[in-house]
Amino acid sequence: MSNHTPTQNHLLNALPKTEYDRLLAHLELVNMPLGEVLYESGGHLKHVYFPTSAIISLLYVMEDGSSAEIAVVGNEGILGISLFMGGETTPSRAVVQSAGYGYRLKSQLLKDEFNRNGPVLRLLLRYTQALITQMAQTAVCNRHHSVEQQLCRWLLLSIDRLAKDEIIMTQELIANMLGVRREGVTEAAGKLQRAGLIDYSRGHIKVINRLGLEARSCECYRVVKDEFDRLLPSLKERAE
Amino acid sequence: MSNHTPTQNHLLNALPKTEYDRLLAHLELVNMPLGEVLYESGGHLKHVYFPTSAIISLLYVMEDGSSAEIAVVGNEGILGISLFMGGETTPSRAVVQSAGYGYRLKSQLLKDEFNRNGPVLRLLLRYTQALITQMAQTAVCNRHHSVEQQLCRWLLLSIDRLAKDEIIMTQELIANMLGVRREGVTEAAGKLQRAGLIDYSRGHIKVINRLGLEARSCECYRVVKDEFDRLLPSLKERAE
DNA sequence: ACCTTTATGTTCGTTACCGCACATACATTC
DNA sequence: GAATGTATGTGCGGTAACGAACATAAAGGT
Repeated sequence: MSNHTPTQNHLLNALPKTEYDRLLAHLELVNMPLGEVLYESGGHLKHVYFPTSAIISLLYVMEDGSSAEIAVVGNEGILGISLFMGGETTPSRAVVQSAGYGYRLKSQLLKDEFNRNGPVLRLLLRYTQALITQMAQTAVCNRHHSVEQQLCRWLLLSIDRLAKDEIIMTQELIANMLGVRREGVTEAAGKLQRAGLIDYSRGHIKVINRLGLEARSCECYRVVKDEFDRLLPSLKERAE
Repeated sequence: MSNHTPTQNHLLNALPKTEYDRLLAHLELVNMPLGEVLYESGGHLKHVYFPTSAIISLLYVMEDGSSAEIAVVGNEGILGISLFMGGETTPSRAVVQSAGYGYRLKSQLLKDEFNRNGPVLRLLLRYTQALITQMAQTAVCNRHHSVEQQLCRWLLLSIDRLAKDEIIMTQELIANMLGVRREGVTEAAGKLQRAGLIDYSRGHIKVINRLGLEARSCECYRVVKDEFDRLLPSLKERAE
C-alpha cells in the first residue's frame, strides 16, 4: 500500500514537520463503512479520527428517536474535539455518512500533543471554531430555510469533502440527517433533478451543476465555507 | 461601591487564587443596557466580557434580516470565545438581552493568560464545550419543537441566569431571539399564562411555576443544563 | 386629561411540512 | 427469471407556523 497517506487529511497536512513526524508513527489507517457508529452519545472516546476519504456526520438524537445533523466532519477536520476541549465526551453521536478511510490516533497521544501548547493546539482550536460556525449556521438554517434549500446545502457540504461528484446515500438517510421526512427529500430531490442540477437513482446522487446548486441553496452553505477558508487557509504542499 | 464583585461571574469565581489575583486589577466593571450591541458580526474584539447580572444573546442575522439566537451567555460564562479559539472574530452578533452588569477585560490580557497553558485555558475550553452543546441543542430544537416548547426553554435559560424570577423582555424581542413571529410568541405566552405558569404584562414576564415550565419545555433545556453542570461543576466559595 | 407610542390580542387566508397509506420500480438473490 | 427486499414516487387530510391587517390596551410625555 498504497495511495493512502495521512496528508490527505487537511489538518494533518497543515502540521509543521516536527509535529507531523511525531504523530506519524501512531496514525493508524482505518476503514469506515457506511453507517458505522464511531461515537455514541455520552460514550468514552478511545480514539480521535482524521478522515481522508470518509465523511462523518455528527447527530443529536432525541428521546423520541427523531434526530438532526449538527455538523459534518470530512478530510478537512478531526472527529473527537471534546477530548481536548476537556469534556471527554459529548451528547452527540458520530456516524459514518459516506464510506471511506481515515486515520485514527489514540486519545492520550492527541491529548499529549495538545498539551504541548504548540501549533497543534492552535490548529485544533481554529478548526473547532470553524466547526462551531457550522453548528450555529445549522441552527439558523433549521429555523428559516426550506427543505429544498437545506438539501442543496447538504449536497454541497458533502461533495466538498469528496473527490468525486457522486454521493452514495439514500433519500431516507438524508432525511434522517436533515431531520425531515423522507418524502420531503424525495420531493425536493425531484425538483432538483428536473432542474438538471442532480441525477440520482437508488442511493446514488450525482451532482451535475454545482453552481446551480449553490444558487438554489440558502446562504448558509457559503457562510460556513467562507469561515472554514478564513480559519483554515489553504494547506501547504508536503513532499510525498 | 458596591455589591459588585467579579466572583459573581462563575468562571471568574472558579479560577485558582493565583490566576484570579493576576486578572483582578484589569477587570473593569461595565454597565450593559438592554439592546446594546457588544460584538457585531465579523467585528474586531477589543474586550471579552464576564457578565455578572446581565445576559448576552448570541444571534445570527441573515441576509434578509431574519435572525435566530444560537446561545446565551450569562453569569456562568464569558463572551468572546473566538478570541482564544484563534479566529479573532465570529459571524455572530452579541446583544444585551437582559440589562445588568459585567466585567470586561482587554483582549490581549485574556490571550496572554490563555497562552500560559494553565487552569484558565482548561476552564475556558470546558466552558466552550458547554457552549457548543447549547448551540447544537438549539439546532435540534429549531428543527423539531414547537414555539411553545421553545419559549419554555428560553424562559428557563433566562431565569437560570438571573437572580430574580422576572424577565424584562417584550414578546417582540423574544420572537426575534427564537426566530419566530411575534404573534406566535403572544399565543404561546397566552397559553402559559392561562395555565398559571407565568404572569406577564408589557415587557415584564414573571415565572410563577418553574417546575411547570420544565414539564412543558422540550428536553433541550435539561440536556443543556445537565451538560453545563457536568462540565462546570459547582464553584468553590471565595472569601469576599 | 389628552395624545402618542408601544405592547399585546385576534382574525384570516396561505403555505410548508407532517403522518400515513400505498403504488411503483429497481436490485439482489436464489 | 421469479421472488423478495429496498428505494423512490404520489396522493391525502391535518396542523403549526407564516404574513398581513387590524383592534385593544397599557405606559409615558406634555
